Amino acid sequence: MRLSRTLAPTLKETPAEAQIVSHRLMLRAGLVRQTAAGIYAWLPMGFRVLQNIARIVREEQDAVGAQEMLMPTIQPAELWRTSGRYDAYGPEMLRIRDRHERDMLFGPTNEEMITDIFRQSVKSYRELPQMLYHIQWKFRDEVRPRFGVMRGREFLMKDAYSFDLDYPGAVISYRKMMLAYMRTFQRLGVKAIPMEAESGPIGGNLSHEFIILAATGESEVWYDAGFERMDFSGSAVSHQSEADLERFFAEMTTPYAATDEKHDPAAWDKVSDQRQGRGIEVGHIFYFGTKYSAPMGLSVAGRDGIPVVPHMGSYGIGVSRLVGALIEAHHDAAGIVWPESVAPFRAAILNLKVGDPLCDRVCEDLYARFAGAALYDDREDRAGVKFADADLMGHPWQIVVGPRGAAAGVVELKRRATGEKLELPIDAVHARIG
RNA sequence: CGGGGCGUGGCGCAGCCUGGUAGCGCGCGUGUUUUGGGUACACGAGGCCGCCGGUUCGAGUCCGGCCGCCCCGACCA
Repeated sequence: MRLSRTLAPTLKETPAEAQIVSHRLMLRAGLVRQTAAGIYAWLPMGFRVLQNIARIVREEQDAVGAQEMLMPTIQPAELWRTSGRYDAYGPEMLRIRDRHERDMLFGPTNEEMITDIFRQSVKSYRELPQMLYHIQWKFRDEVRPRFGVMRGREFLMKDAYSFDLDYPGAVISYRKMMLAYMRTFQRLGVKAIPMEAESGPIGGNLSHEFIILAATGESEVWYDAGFERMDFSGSAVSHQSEADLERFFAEMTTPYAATDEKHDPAAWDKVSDQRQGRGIEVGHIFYFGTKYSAPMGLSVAGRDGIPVVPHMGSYGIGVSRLVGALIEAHHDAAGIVWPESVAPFRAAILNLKVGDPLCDRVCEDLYARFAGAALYDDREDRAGVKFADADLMGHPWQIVVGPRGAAAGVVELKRRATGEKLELPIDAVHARIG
């Protein structure tokens, strides 16, 4: 992408409405624009990040056997009356009416809908277990939206739903999801810790929230430093092995970890390697049994022909919230420092002298070599402007092409995360970081 | 929803108390200059002063109503 042809309106000054660092940086780096309180338009740079996060979430959901689908944003009120939540949900639910005066709503979540869909077509125990998910926009009419996309009214969320024949089966699904979550957050470049949670308005009794660590986080967290050393990548844990899952689950839930509400000073004293910090909730998983399946009449024929009411769970990840949360976890005074896995571009090519035949040629060659993975700053601006914008936008690498170096056949490579710089031959750049 | 604050060129703000036809910095355009960390100078474009109504010869400024946005708290992926 050529920056001169890209809608990436960077700002030197911070808009007055933005308070927290991620919100300021998202506005300044031109990732989003606010449309109304808690509602944002995603500009090209921000959208690329959002897509990258969604891609990783999707890959890890698929990896544990969840199936992707897509449910609508608008739902009929009728569906919510069958579970009793239409009246219970309160003003957070955006209620709308269509031209036929039918009550509709902009979905804040999809338990009713998925249960209804599942009920229509699944009739036998032979078809269970199943896990389904979608990545879709949700709306919750927060009284007070704030913190930019971290607490918006409209937000992109991955929500998954599991259906099992019984409690032991549901526990296995629950553990698979926990594994998928730990892998997801690890790939997103953040430390995440599962903490036991209240099950809240959705109900149930097996529930964890996933908190990622960030100095500017919203809540205080206490945890065992052992969490920092865990590695979920690779094949150490197989989602197809119940024994693996059980061991994994024990590893996740045994060491101490708690937020303010559940912090227990007595238990905390017994932790040998204590860590205290701040965190942001980015995911939440629940087991809620037959809370929806029973009242909504979902049942399948069991092995003996007798109807069985499936046990369900639901599992959310705040995809759009993660964009803000990742910035909270990864930034410095100059701007965003994207983890490599989600950065809008792997590298920015900075042409310090647009119009100079040699610089132009070197940049064009490099740009072609990166085949879409690099952002080319071809604007006719001063070097300082380009350095500042590249730092602000946070691409992992900056490839600096100036007349002096180009004449000598070298460019400067700067690593955004550390600030370290090195000169290397033009031909070596792509091999080094491509 | 309780408490507080703010709406003035794209962004950040002054002007409002003490009405007289809108200003500063950044950004934008043109030219010169500069040429590896937001260069300097000159010229220029750009504003139903959130909306509606009222007071007045005259309203960005005073009065009333409405709308929008932000902050603290209670609440949440």
